Amino acid sequence: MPQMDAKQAEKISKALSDPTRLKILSEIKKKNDWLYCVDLYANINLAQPSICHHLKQLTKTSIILPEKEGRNIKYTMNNAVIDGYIDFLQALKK
Amino acid sequence: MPQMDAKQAEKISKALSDPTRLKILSEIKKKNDWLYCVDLYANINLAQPSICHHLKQLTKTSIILPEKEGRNIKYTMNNAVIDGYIDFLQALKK
DNA sequence: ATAATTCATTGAAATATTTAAATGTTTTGT
DNA sequence: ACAAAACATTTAAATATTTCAATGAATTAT
Repeated sequence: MPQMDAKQAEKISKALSDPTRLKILSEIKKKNDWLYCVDLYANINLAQPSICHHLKQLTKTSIILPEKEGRNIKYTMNNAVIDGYIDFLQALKK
Repeated sequence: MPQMDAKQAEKISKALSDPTRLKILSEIKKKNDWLYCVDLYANINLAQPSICHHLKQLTKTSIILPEKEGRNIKYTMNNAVIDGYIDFLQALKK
């Protein structure tokens, strides 16, 4: 993974700065593999378009990766992006 | 450092999700020790109240720590908070 | 082919954030 | 004491984000 620049770190920070989006990530972690969209509609108390909006924030920064499976979509965590972000944060420290 | 919860991670993410605030952090890193408020007014092209606002976002999450020195204020990075945030991120990965 | 299911998009309202002018507070210099 | 310097606060405008109802698009089941 190439060195993440400040602009990208800013976007990832923004993607992580919402309770629903952190909840989505923890649900993905809980599943340990793939999380289906439908699971979120069942577990998060928001309308479907809202959850869809949050998933878009996470996918457009590649924090999570979508995969189509028939008429469902499943998501997995993109560890590489998290690691790149962590590297950026480490570099901020003195 | 106690385990950081999602609410705190959300606040830190939000504090990090702005170009000016990341710039402030990189200036503190550059100084390697203490950064004075005046240095920021000189290096960031925003009005003083705007920079003050961003410093507040960073101090209220304890990402940086302020110290009064006469009529100046100097800031240093709080590595413990960054580390706690990194731990939270590591725990998200599969 | 038709209906049902799953997810995406559009548009609009409510809320939050960013910015700066004006002003206030605290400390220093004379 | 008075003026200047450094940072904070208030207020308001501009912009961005969050939410959802309505609707659209793609896939599956009958």
